[in-house]
Amino acid sequence: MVRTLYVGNLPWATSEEELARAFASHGEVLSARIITDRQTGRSRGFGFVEVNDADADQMIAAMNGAELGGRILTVNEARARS
DNA sequence: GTTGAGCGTT
Repeated sequence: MVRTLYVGNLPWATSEEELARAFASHGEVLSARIITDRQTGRSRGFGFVEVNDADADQMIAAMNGAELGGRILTVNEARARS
C-alpha cells in the first residue's frame, strides 16, 4: 500500500531528489514531488512524498522536526485530494 | 535578486 506524506517548511532550493534522499534513509520512497508555483515555476516551499505504508509511521516520526537544507521540516500524513 | 503558513497536477 502507499501513503502520502505532506512535507512543509522546505527550503526554496530543495529538489525532489534531495527530498527523496532524505526520506529514503528511513523507509521506502516511491516518489517525491515538490509543489511549484504554476505561474513562476518556483518552489512553494512544500511537497509530497509517497512512501510504503509499512514505513510511513516511522518516517513521519523520524522526519518531522528533522533538518533539511538548514530548515526544520514539518512532516505529516497528507490529506486526501478531493 | 524577494517570501515562510500551508495540503498537490496530469
